Amino acid sequence: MYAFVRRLRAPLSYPPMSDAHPTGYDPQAVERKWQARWEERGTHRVDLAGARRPYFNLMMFPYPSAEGLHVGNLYAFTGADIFGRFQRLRGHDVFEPLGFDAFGIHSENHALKVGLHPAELIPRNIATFRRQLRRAGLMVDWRYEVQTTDPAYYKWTQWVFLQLFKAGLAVRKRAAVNWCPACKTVLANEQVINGFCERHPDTKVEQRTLDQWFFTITKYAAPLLDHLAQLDWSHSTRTLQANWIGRSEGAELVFGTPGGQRITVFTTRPDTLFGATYVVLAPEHPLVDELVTAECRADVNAYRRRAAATDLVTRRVGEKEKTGVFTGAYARNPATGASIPIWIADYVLMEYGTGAIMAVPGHDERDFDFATKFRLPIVRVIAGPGQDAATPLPQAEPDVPDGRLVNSPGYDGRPWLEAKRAITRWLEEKGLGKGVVNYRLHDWCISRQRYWGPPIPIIHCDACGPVAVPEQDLPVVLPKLDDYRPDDSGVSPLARNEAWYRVPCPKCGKPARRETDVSDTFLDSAWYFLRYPSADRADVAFDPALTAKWLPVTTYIGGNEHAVLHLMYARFITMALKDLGLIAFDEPFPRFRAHGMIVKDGAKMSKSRGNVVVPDAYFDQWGADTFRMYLMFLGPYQEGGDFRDAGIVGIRRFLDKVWALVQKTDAKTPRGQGGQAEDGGELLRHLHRTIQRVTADTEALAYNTAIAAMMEYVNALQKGEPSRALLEPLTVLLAPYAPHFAEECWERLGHSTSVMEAAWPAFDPALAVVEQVELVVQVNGKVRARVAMPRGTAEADAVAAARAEPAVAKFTEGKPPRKVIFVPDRLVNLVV
RNA sequence: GCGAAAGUGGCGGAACGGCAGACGCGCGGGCCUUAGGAGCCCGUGGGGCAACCCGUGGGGGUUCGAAUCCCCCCUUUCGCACCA
Repeated sequence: MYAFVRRLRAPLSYPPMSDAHPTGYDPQAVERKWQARWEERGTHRVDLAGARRPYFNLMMFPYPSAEGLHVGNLYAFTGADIFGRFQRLRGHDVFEPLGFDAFGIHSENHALKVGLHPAELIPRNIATFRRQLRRAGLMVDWRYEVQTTDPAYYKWTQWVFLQLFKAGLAVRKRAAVNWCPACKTVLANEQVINGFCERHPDTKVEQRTLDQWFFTITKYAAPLLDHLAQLDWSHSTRTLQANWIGRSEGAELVFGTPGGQRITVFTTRPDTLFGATYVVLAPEHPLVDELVTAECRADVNAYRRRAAATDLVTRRVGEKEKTGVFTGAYARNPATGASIPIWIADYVLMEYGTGAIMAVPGHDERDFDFATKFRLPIVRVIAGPGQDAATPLPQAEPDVPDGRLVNSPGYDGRPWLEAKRAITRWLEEKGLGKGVVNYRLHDWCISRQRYWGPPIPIIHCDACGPVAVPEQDLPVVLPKLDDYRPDDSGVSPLARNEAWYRVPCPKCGKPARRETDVSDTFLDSAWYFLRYPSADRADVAFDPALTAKWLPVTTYIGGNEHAVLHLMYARFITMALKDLGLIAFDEPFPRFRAHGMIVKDGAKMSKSRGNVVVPDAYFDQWGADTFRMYLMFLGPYQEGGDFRDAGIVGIRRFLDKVWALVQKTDAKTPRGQGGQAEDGGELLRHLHRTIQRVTADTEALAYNTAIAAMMEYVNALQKGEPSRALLEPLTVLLAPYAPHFAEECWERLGHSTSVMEAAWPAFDPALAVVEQVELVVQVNGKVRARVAMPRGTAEADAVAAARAEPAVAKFTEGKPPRKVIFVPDRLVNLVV
């Protein structure tokens, strides 16, 4: 019966400790003991004001969901914590704070679903998270915890908004927005996935036009892009941001009309101007009304209505079949002087460039499709080698290698790149164009027509317009509403609470109303790193002296899923605050590393997929230390991987071996005699090699290979005779990875202070090298033998030894080699 | 379509242009045991009795030497996607 029960538990089970080892490493007891000690001794506290070598080790704070922490979160925090502990052991004063990002639609939707008010639900979720995080053994100084939902925090989020508002960086714009009928709120473009809501994969997003608050992040597009080159960031993250900002260089050219209108188009290819056979305006373009002729008006209006009804997203990513209608009007091509038709089509987007294009069907695929469908003329203006002005164009040729202009009087024969500059200059002189740079980045819409967020601190007055809430009146507290459900009126639930929103205007005192929208969650997290060192301060958002001392963040570790939103918004806010003179630096994260993602069976963990793995059972079964190390051993930290629990026992065996070595040594060798290793030879050399490897690998976040190096060393120790001198440095190397375990070993080795007070061991380069090397002997590049030689053997000796090998002689047949390649201490290659 | 990254044993993964498969799991054999489910030892890419031969997605190339560098192709993951 008992045996049967055990077999059922087999995949996760590990036999009772007493059975495994007489010495018995009991992770639960060790972890309980050290967590209590850390608390009591304040081991993880840092003296912010007195620190001599400040190191701000930042990790992305969690968004506490109801399910609690999953192994993906834990993976992120463990990797960052190892790095922080490593830096501390290397002598830095490491500040490793953590907090909770708990406003927003996720939380609110969940609260609605379970029928509990977010103000009650969120604290519970946070409590669960905090408990799990503490159990993981993170070196967090919880005195500086922040919660974005705390009025003491969001008071300053509102303050940040006001600083931007006063600087003219927060503006109100009427804009078409993505509307999710299920969330009943607007979504950022980034929250729309292929036309569907990121939270409701079955709900198509629609278009609505609302007055919204925007941060004009586009004003910072150039520095946001340009600084990237100087930042020490994971390559992938940098690339994602650069693509998102999407700089493109081109020109704005003016196409005049007989009616005197000037249509400005944006193009990256002014060199193809002679091939522009028609002009296309976005359906929303302001000139459409003026241009359209009486005969065409009905068709044009019908088309515009249809375009307006289609949601933004379908219009962008829906079927690519081109549609459009002729306006009846014509414009003059400034190069050819030809009169060309003006169309409207929804493939031209109002929000990019000027909302108007010159169509060059010969050299642009979209224009080609359109021209083909509507039988508009297609002209070749670029020809490559072997082509000429008359070579047919069965399809668009956007990139013609070594192309030169044709059908372009005055420019024929010129290489296209040169012509691009020449034509732009020519039109500039005529006042019909100028070179411009465009960005794909859009302004950041921060309005949310929802409840669970910080109210935007603005009061609308009929006489004064939008007025900032005076700073001394902050925070604008989010009132506790029993009915906080969104409705499809397009306004926030706060707008149903008249007692709350009716206030006098701070400027003129007349009756006015509060802004009832709340701000985007990304605003909460766009400045939280500034708050941490001052988290205990009620008088300022961030203390100038502490900020100067601790910021910018020394190292930021987080997920690439935030590469374009959170990281860009945080950079923008930082630049804005710098320009306002509130901080002295313009980049918050000079060094950023993206960790990989932990997936389950190849899919991202999510509740909807039902593949979320929670750490609790693993903590119970194996202990936090084993689980931490196991996650890190799964593969390269910066690549992530698929979670499976087969193999976790390998880590446990490793810790058991170390435990046994510590017991054995402590019983045998006298305390206080760390000094000379008993084996001054190979084991000591192995130790120094291990220190070298673990140091380099930990620094590089190559945790999997650092663990492998420690395993190799422990395997070697097991075969030899352990001593304090051989074990104490190992314990310190292990401390970032298995902190509770290392503390216990450290204590058992006779220390009364925390292992975190120890110094990271140094290695002697002379000892870290192997003195007896195995030289590979190749004949014609094929390995034929290996010879053991002392390190530093000269070429002549090595070659002689190599040739003496029978396996080598056989292939050289005794003839002298034609050529010898010698790589010191590595290989000899004889070419015969 | 564009951009980025990656394809290595049964599995996760190692490998400054220089011994492919470190380390771990799993598996096989042995020791110890009443027992093995713990521990310890040995073995473990494929083929061959052997000498050896073949092996890092596929095909070319550079090199004395390529998993690694270059070109083409295939596959996977991620991001963007009518951005003029």
